[in-house]
Amino acid sequence: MDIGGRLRAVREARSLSQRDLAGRAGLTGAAISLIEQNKSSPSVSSLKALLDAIPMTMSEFFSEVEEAGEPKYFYGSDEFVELSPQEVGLGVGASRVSLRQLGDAARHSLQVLHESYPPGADTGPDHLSHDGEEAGVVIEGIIEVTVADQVRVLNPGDGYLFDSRLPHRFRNIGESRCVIVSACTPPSF
Amino acid sequence: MDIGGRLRAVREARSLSQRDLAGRAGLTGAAISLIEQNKSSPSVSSLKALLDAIPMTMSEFFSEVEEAGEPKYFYGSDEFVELSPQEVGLGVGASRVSLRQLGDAARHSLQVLHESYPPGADTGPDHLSHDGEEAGVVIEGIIEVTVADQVRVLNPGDGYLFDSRLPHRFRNIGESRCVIVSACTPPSF
DNA sequence: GCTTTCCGTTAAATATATTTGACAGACTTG
DNA sequence: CAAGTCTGTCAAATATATTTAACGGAAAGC
Repeated sequence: MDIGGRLRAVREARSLSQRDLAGRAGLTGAAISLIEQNKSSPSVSSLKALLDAIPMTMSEFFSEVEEAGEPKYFYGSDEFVELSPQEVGLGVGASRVSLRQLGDAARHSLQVLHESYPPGADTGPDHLSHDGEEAGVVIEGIIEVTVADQVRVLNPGDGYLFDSRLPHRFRNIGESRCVIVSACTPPSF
Repeated sequence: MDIGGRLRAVREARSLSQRDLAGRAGLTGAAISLIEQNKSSPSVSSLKALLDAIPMTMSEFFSEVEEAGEPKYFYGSDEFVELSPQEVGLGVGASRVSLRQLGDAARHSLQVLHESYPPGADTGPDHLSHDGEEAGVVIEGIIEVTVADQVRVLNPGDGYLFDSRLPHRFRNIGESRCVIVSACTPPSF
């Protein structure tokens, strides 16, 4: 994130000197100099003051910053983001469940997870529901899945597919870990 | 600009404690407490770290400041529908690729495939593109994936995620079969 | 009842952002 | 050329963000 370069670009695009902009924003030229060289990371309040003086909104500023760079298509297994069970609305019984998310779901309409359930793991009966659909394939181990009023034990190669608004629950009733690759749309915790 | 309130909202929406989020972002719970009370204005770099851990982009953050019987949820591995390669728009090189679809995609907004590529399999360079996004996780073997102008070899545990309108190609360059679980949205074949 | 653990908050210590004040280079004006 | 006035940068002083270490309250287990 080249905040400094971006600030310099928008300032120069308006033919303002560092001291000009500083005066309008209630800061000093030196501060802007350091920020533009990325020698200091401005506080949000300082950046807001600078953008108000331009004027430009924060989201405009960052949407241009964040659009820069190559799009990312590939993810090494070490780049998957580990989600905490609480984040997905799971209870304490799910404490040891590993949910590893492929990519940055907030930017996409598709969320894929690589999940691992240790023996005995249970997402609990009160799994929060949300819009969209979710589906998955069991890769390893066995798992008991409950959706609405239906229960079934899935083996490797089996899968599930349902509307996320239905209450659902996952329990590893086997003696070894259960690995699942799942997908949700739209991404919604 | 109620940065604190907004941060608290997105944090609580994910059921993360201040310390949880702090740990992932490399900060401390106390800092988040002060920020959420608007008693301190985080530096841009700190806020970026917090949002990366959520995950959420800066512009997203600021833009918000600113019956046919019983429904079927479960599918045994023998119930997956084998799609013919032509059906997916693949050429002759893909003749031995196995694409097994979970459920009836036409009725859902999510399509999940259990795919198997024998050694040497190649979807060809002219893979048809369509709307939506697609993503997947490699379960077994290795595969070379090309998306637009990027190429990468993926190993078990690695994944991909891209806009389906981009031209893409899969080639098994290993010596054993490659198994992938993939997801597309919306289903479009 | 009693721990134990997790939550959020706070005070003082430390790290960092920002200001003050000064410097050198570029351009104008006399 | 010299005196003015811009520009951007830097060093030291100051203000603020962040950490460390502690506190009280709420919930769970004994």
